[in-house]
Amino acid sequence: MSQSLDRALTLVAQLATGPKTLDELSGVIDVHKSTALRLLRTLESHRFVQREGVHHYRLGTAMFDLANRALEERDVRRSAERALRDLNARTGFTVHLASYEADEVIYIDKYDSTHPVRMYSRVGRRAPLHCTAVAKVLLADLPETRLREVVDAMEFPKLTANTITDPAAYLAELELVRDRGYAVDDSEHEDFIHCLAAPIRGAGGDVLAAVSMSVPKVVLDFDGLMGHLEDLLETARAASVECGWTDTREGRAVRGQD
Amino acid sequence: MSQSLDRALTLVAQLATGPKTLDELSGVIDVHKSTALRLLRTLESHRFVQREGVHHYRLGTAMFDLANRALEERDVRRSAERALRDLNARTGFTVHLASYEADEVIYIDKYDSTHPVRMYSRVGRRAPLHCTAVAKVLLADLPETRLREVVDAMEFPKLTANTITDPAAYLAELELVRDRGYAVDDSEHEDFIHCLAAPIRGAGGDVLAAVSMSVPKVVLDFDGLMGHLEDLLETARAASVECGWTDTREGRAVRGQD
DNA sequence: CCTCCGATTGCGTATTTTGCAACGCGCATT
DNA sequence: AATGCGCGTTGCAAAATACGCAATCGGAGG
Repeated sequence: MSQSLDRALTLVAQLATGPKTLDELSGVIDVHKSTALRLLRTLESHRFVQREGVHHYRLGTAMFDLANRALEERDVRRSAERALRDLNARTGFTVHLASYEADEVIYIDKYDSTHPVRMYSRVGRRAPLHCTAVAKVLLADLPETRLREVVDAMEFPKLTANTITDPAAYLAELELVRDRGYAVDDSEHEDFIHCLAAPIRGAGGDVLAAVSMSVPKVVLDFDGLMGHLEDLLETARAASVECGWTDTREGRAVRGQD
Repeated sequence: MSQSLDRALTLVAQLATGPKTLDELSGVIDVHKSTALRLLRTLESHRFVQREGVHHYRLGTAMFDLANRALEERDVRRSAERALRDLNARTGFTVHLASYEADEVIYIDKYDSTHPVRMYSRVGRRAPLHCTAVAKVLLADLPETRLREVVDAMEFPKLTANTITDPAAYLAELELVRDRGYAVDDSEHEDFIHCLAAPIRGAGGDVLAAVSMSVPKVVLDFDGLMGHLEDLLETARAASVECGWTDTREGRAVRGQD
């Protein structure tokens, strides 16, 4: 809709992969160097990019500033912090906080494992919908019709032997998640990692975010992982309370309508 | 230089303070609603903003994604991670990693305190130059002429009773920092907090970043803080080694030219 | 000292963006 | 239930703005 802005944002995205020269950048958006230069200058004046040496541009500090400021604004993140940190400290495993927005699941917080073998992830990163425990938890709470649309639009690339590759099977899995109140990723995303996730609920009873715990299989087998289920659920409950959730609701709040 | 881009970036910065309506946003950049709408749509297509409800816009997930991806690119951050995490785990105090770029000192990493009383900070935030320990460490390494320019352009707002408000005194302080190999913020920024900072050096021996440790005065008095100096210096040394620094240099590397 | 390569700038053109005004839509009010 | 109001949205024509070009500048290397 706005050409110059569109081009500028493309440049910024490009810079996220590392510093680039003016020529490289003008090549990416296919414009004259002078045009790219002017865009970069404007970006620079807002501290979105900065020069590195004379020939290179890279992302500026405003990106970090704005992103982290906005991240702090998220109420769930702040409210869940304590519970998540405790879980991480207690178990030593990687703990993630993820949220569903604009048709994608993104990690909004992360407490890294103290173990040498770690899952690769990053705050701001999108989680695959079909093979992560957090996505299952978040999608399970979507209204029936919305869920259909999302699942219809989903891809199911087979990433490991256990990856669910069939929409019907996935919907059945979500059903299970809804009933149980937690989700599992039994090495469906990465061969050597399995995860557990549980919903964090707000005052209205609906799911605001998901907490997950990721453990390398070499550290803990599946039964060992499940041994931490209560701990995870307790963490999710504590975080939910911080978010205004009250246990004593009309029965449909925590464990479905049974 | 580029009007529409300039306006769009202003919008983004505005959104970092929280969700806004179309009217509020068009007011900020003083254009017609339709103009703001078109900019927002472009930003939305790049996932820089997203709609919240029908009447509100807020920062989108691309911001988090790009910012954190770029943050991971920083070698110092990755290299220093282990040492910083250890220090944080060992002491329980807030540990910061800060870097000097484009004439400002920004926090590029943070390990939060486990104590209830905590310093407010945020990754991406700019640290004041005249009253923080990290800034002192980073500025102390600047070449003489560059340093002059920076200090001449600096402001010295008095934030506490101990804040250094005089450029000459500040330069003398930096001299001290250079000699000692560490910097102190003795409640110069906030009344109830004091900090220690030390430089992290790279292969060339020059300062890449600064580690700091921030402690509430109610938890530890000044002598108590200084009791952790060796621990902090050891952390900085470990991080430096990870960054390619080698102890056995020409003598000027770690403790000045004595 | 000269040459070459990339960054930078001034300028005229026309593409792009802008403001306007009309329209549509949902919500609240009576 | 009907009406009005506020806000987001769209089509259009004017013109401001961003664009590409080509000339210039400035620094690094021979």
